[in-house]
Amino acid sequence: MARAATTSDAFNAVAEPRRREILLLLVAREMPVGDIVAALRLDQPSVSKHLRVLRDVDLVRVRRNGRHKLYSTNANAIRPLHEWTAIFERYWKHQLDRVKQRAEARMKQSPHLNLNPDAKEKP
Amino acid sequence: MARAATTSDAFNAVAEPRRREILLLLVAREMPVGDIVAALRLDQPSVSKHLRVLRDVDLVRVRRNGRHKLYSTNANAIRPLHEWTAIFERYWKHQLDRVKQRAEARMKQSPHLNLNPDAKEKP
DNA sequence: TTGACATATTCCCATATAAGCATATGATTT
DNA sequence: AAATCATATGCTTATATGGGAATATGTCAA
Repeated sequence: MARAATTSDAFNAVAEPRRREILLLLVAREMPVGDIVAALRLDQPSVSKHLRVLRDVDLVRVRRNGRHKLYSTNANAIRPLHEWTAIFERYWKHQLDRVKQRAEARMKQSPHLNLNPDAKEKP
Repeated sequence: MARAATTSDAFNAVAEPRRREILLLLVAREMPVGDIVAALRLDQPSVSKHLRVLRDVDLVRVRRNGRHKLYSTNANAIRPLHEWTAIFERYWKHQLDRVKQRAEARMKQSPHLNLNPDAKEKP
C-alpha cells in the first residue's frame, strides 16, 4: 500500500506546509485565488491544486463573486486535529524533559556536584 | 517535487493513522515493540518501521531493557501541532456554522417562516 | 461575438511511501 | 559457541504525490 491520499483526511491535508500557510491566510478573511498567489508567491496552478485538496477535506469553502472565487478557511474542520493533540497536553505539562529528569536523578545521588560550573553566582 | 518525507516533521509523521495509534498507546506507559504488535495487531516489521519514523522526528524515545526496547511517546514533540491548531480556535468558537448563518439570515428576512416544523413546543 | 481576466485541469517526472516477505542484527541463556 | 528471543533493515511493488508548463473552462465587458 502507498501513502494515504492527501485528501483522505485533515491530517494528511495539513501535512503540506504550503497548505498550512494557505489556511492561516484564509482564516482571517476570505480571499480570491489571485491574492493567495501574490501573498505566498506561488504560481497560480499550484495554489489552485492546493485549494482543491483543502476543499476536498472541507478545510476551505468557496463562493463565487463575479469572476472571482472567494476562499475561506473552515476552522471547524481543524477541530479534530486540535482535539487529538490535546490528548497529549496533560503529558507534556507534567512530564519533565528527560534531560532534566536525568539531571535531577544525578543531583539526588551526588548533590554537591555542580552541573553548570560556568554559572555565575549573584552577588 | 514529490510529497515531503514522513520524517520531515511531526505533521507528516502523524498523518499516518497507525502512527497516531502508536503514539496514543505509548503516551500512557512505555512498552516493548512486541506489546505494540499485539495491541494493534500489526506485524512486527511494520511496527518497527513506524517507530523508526516516529523516532526520526523525536515523537518517541527508546531505551533498552535487556533484550527489549521500551518505547514511549515524547509528548513535547506534539506541542507544535497543538499550538498550530490552537491558532484557529477563536475562529471556530465564534464562527457559526454556515448552515446556521444562512438559517439566521432567512429568519431575519421572514421571521414567521418556521424552519423546523417538526419541533414540538414545550408546554 | 470577441477579448480579457480569473481559476481549474491535464500531462509529465522525480521521489516517496506502506505493506509483505525474507533476512540481518543484537542480546540472553544454556 | 549455539540456540533463542526481540527488534531492525532490505527488497519489491502499487500508488500518490507536488511542481512546471501548457491548456481548458468560466465569467464579465465592450
